[in-house]
Amino acid sequence: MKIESITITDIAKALNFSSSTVSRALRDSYQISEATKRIVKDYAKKNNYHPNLVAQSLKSNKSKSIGLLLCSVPNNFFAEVISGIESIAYNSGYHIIITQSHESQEREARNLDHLSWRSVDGLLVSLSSETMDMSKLQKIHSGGVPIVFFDRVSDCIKTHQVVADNIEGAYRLTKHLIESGCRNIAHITSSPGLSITSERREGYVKALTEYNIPVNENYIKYCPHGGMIMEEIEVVIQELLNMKQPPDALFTASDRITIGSFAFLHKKNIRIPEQIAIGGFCNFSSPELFNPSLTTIRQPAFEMGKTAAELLIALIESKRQETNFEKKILPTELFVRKSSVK
Amino acid sequence: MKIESITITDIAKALNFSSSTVSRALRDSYQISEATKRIVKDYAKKNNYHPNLVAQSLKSNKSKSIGLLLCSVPNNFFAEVISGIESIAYNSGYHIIITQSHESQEREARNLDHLSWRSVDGLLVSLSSETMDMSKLQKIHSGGVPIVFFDRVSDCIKTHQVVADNIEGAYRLTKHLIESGCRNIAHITSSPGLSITSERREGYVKALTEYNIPVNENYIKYCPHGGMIMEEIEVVIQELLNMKQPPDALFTASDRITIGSFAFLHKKNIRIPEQIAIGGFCNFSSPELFNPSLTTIRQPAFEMGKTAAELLIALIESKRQETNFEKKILPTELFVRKSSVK
DNA sequence: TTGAAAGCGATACCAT
DNA sequence: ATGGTATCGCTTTCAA
Repeated sequence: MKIESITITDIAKALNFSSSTVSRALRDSYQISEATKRIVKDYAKKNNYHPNLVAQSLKSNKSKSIGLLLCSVPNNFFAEVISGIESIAYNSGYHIIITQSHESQEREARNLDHLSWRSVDGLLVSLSSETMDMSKLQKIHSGGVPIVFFDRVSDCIKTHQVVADNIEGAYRLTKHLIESGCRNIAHITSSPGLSITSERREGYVKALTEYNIPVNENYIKYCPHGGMIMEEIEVVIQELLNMKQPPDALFTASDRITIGSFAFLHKKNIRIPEQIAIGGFCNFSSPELFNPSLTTIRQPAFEMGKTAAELLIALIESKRQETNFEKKILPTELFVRKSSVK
Repeated sequence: MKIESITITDIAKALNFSSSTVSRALRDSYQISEATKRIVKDYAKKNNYHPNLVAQSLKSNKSKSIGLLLCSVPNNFFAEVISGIESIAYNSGYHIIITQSHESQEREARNLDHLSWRSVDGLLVSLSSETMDMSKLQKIHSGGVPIVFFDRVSDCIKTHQVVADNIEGAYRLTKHLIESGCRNIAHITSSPGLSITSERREGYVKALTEYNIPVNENYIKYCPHGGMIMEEIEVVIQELLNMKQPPDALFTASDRITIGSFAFLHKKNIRIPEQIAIGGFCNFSSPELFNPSLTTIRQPAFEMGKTAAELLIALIESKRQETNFEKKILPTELFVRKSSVK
């Protein structure tokens, strides 16, 4: 830290070696005799030496840090992802620098700047719902910084992607709603531009189609801010309720939207599931405690964080340019509870 | 980042100045002519120069980073705290390095090591429930690293503390339970050593005493792991249920314990609040959606993070040694809902 | 097997 | 007002 920090030079002086020798001894260089190594290492350990990571970074142009770009920390899904990332990063000697976009493209861009000035070794990215312009990210990537996408991914950059099986999850939930007797299933989802939005929508459409239920575009509602703003959720639900044929079920596409919709139905004293059934993507820890217990599709968030971090660190540390990128698709889990069973 | 990064030396060469001049011009030194400043700054901006923070860190022995020591990220309370910290840090040019102790003292100690090797400028600390030994933290502190405690604090180190008004919150909730007709109020709480534990307990005792209800030590149950392990919650509740006079109410002392207890009562088909009322500290986002809606004391977690970060950054950047430390006590909010009203 | 010296990028002291 | 040079701590090439 500050006071009690011994440097290589200190050791060198104390033992009458050169700093190069000390450096090499500590890194177990083959050119150093065992005897010297022992002396140096013993002294280092006794005096609680630890390399100054900042100096190492400057020299090596590696910071052993990973930048993290996501929407919001106080969000069950992302908090779990972070925990997964941290578990891997910790073991590999990396630390993570977290930035939140709050679903704002502009903030995301500024965060990217900050991260690049910090000279992070790589980036884990989940895009904001506003993001249209990938040029900054592309520039950084082509500048040699490895990137791994998770959750909200983009094909504009050729790299690894880690996502949940959104299509399958959405498909299974929608199918469940249909089999539960619902026919007018609305879908409330995030910004249209996001990968998760189109994938979840695809699963929804697939299930409807399979059961010969026509897809009604008016039943698909987008929340441009991904549900960060409660009002946008309330507005679209109100629109649905005002329709001539209001939906008999809601399939909600994210943590915030699911909880927000559920809360709004509560507030409006709409009986769940009798009047409207509901189920959606949600990583809330205890949906079974809700009133009624809430049907959810759970994403393997911790796992997603772990996988993304592993892939990124591998990219960072690989000697040769990786060209064979993979899209990891992690399975989701459907938990059917009372909120969706008519 | 890597490729497109211009250095001061590059600018100096391009403009035929010395690097000292360029450095001074960029930092607006009074010794540099306006003309030169303009030339240098224009060139810097045009070529997208940004100082290499690693080099600055090495030189200045300041990393513009803050270490964060807490139990667990995927926990509503801490996630909100992190968000608060981030909001302040971001604006002040600091980044935060997050480490999780998972309530383990040993892991906490290793995290401290890692953070100190990273030469963080300061530390925001919420102790793990196991932590007895403060010597490492003390050493770091006396080594000159500013520390601010939040939530789970300790008086072993003289510094700022930011906490919720635990006594008052616990007092009001307990009082509410009493007024709601409960007489045998059990208290399920974290590890006995934690500051939050003794404070919340104090509020609980205060309310009981005020109503001439004897304090029954058997009604106070500790979870050494702070409820990280579901089993420890189940065990103590089962003990309570097995008593000759089982409690008619539970006052639970943390996010995890509150949710865990509620879930266990559910599982055991115990009617809430008729058989047992329940209420507790909890920063869950939607306790009103629970079945029944859950009475909670909410801590101003975001605010706590902000305040702690502000205090820490002030400490870091203050020239003179601070001696006048304060304990910020932030108000809590009691939300009475159905789970506690007999 | 070991040492001297250069260099990573920015800064500050000492000259001029 | 500007330039030369040493320094932060560590690594690495080149010499010996």
